[in-house]
Amino acid sequence: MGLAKTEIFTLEQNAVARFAKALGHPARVAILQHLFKTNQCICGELVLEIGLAQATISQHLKALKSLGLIQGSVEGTTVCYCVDFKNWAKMKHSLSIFFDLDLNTPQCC
Amino acid sequence: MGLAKTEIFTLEQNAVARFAKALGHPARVAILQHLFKTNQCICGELVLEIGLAQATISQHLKALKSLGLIQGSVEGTTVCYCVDFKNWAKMKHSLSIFFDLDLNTPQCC
DNA sequence: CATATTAATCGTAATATTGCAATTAATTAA
DNA sequence: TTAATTAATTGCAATATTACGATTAATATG
Repeated sequence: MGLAKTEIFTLEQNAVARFAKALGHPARVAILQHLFKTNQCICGELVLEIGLAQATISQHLKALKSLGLIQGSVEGTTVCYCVDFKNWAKMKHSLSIFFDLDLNTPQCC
Repeated sequence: MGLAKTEIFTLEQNAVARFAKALGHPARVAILQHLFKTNQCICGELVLEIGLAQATISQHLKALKSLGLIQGSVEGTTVCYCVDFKNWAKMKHSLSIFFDLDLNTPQCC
């Protein structure tokens, strides 16, 4: 069916999956890395830097923005993007709880 | 086109994306949580626990196994799954480097 | 051997994702 | 106002993902 049955999972499970899914494409990883490196940059720079079509970059930016991981502010004819540090921290927190499940579990195999 | 242009990205970017993508579905998150809780368990238990069809759970298990995050060992007519702690640690390491990019970057907005 | 049990695989349908060309909307500059 | 610039949106094609019923393969049991 192509869509996840989110209603049978907990809020936490869905939240972890949603964050992870947003990071599940190398272009979005590259966008975030570049935003961290340059602190902030315009869409056009990302298009040049990453080497995908403008429409494609715009689509990936939209995905990151709708999750709250980045912000975009219009400045003249350009749009300046930067990481939303508060939500980035929330994402880190949510995932770190999940990642650290191994700390409370005895290793089996 | 439906497939990522992995060749234009770095190994690191692709690795982060591949791990994140594997965690990008709540069923796979739930499977991993349950494996951590019970240390190890058989496929049939996961089917009951999670509430998706056996074929669907098997498919998700395959995805996690092919990435190396879990191991499955045949025991009679059942297959016992458990987390691969070594690769889980590798995944954590890979993602934590990415997540901690905010530590070296001045906050902008 | 025949039967039961378990999980993987196959086939299929519905939906999502990725990518790009073309267009549109918004703003700036002349 | 007109032209130029930038980025979002639209439309489309190709592929991937999710889910499940049915089947198959493997093993255990009578």
